[in-house]
Amino acid sequence: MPPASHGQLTRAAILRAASQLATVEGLEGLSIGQLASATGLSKSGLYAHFGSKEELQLATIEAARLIFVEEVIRPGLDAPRGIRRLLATCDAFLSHVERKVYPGGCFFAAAAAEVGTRRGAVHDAIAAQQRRWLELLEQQAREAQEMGELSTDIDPSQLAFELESLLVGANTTFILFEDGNAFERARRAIRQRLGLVDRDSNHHRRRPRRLA
Amino acid sequence: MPPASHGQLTRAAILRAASQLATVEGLEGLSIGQLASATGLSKSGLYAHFGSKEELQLATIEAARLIFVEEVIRPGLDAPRGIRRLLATCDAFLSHVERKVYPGGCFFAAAAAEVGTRRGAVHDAIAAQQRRWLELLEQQAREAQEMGELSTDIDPSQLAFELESLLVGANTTFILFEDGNAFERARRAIRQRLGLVDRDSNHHRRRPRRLA
DNA sequence: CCTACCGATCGGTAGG
DNA sequence: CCTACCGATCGGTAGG
Repeated sequence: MPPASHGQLTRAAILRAASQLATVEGLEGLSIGQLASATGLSKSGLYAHFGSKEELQLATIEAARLIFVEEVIRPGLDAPRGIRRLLATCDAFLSHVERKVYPGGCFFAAAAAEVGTRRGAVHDAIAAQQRRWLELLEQQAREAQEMGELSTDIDPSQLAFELESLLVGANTTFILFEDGNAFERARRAIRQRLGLVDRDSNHHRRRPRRLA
Repeated sequence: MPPASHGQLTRAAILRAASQLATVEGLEGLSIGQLASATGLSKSGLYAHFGSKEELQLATIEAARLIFVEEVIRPGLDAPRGIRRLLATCDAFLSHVERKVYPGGCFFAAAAAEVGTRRGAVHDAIAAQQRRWLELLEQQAREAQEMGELSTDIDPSQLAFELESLLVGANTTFILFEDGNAFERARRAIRQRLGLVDRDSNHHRRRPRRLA
């Protein structure tokens, strides 16, 4: 890579601030004036980087996607393929919410709730990212099945929906109530759903599954 | 009850429109001017009913709470106490989203995602409602346990978190993708979690639970 | 990247 | 409930 120019660094700093502001104010509530004073630039300085608010929103979503890859996807890929990777991905998601990478929790959870009813490029970008994320969980579940670490009775697509619901449920609970117990709740539910612990307690299970 | 005055009817009509608009624009994005043209009143006409935007937001939340009781809580109470009531409550939630009582799905799911990071009366009203809803699910789970219809290995508070996560997950998926399959996914996950179906398929279960 | 500006809309008020 | 208005902020542009 060539060294980043001053303009590129400024742009990166703007988008970092924008993605953080967006989890608090929303992608629509994020205003150019607010972002200008948060970055120390003038409004028209921002327009030198982004021609319109929608372009800024789309660039912010792309920046948030890269952060999501670094914070959630990559830690998952550091774990060995199979059930460990699926678990590591879920744990990395919870961890990045818990560590307050964004003040408003998961960027995409906030965005999905906000733009669901709208139409246009911003909605489509959020929906596409959400779809890719569900497909990643689904794919990791399939790999775990192929390795014999996850029951083939489980429908990977159904499982991805359930895992994502629990992850976002923990995110919302944590942000709304400042209740860190939500993460433990989600982790427990996920491990149970993957067949990694006994059902609700240490009793009554026929064949406890263990990692190799 | 005395007959509703004209002012009361107007107020009710305003709040109905406001709660619908809020699921699309957000509680903050809901503007007085927008609401004025949606109801055919002038802006100052609205200020005759609500002294400030925050008062309007709080009144809108209260109106949405009453609708939630009618649409979700009451259908649940029509079912007999126990596991049927818990299931009926969950199904009523999914049904009211599916029937698009609000254009943006569940009012409180949208509001919780929006106001989580804010401080003040609006945040507190949404958090209080969310807490009551979780306690209702928890209480219905406890009743099901007392009647021997739900395993006492299950922690009612943990279960309430999981059910709420699945319900909101279906809501968000439906709104974002216009994917009606989300409801079937949530229903399947909920029935499995309650021990009402075999684990992931029709095989391998020791003691299938059935309704009396 | 800046200053200076545009029309539109925001929440809210005066006065009736 | 209305008209008429307030200052502030919105997204965006002209011109440099």
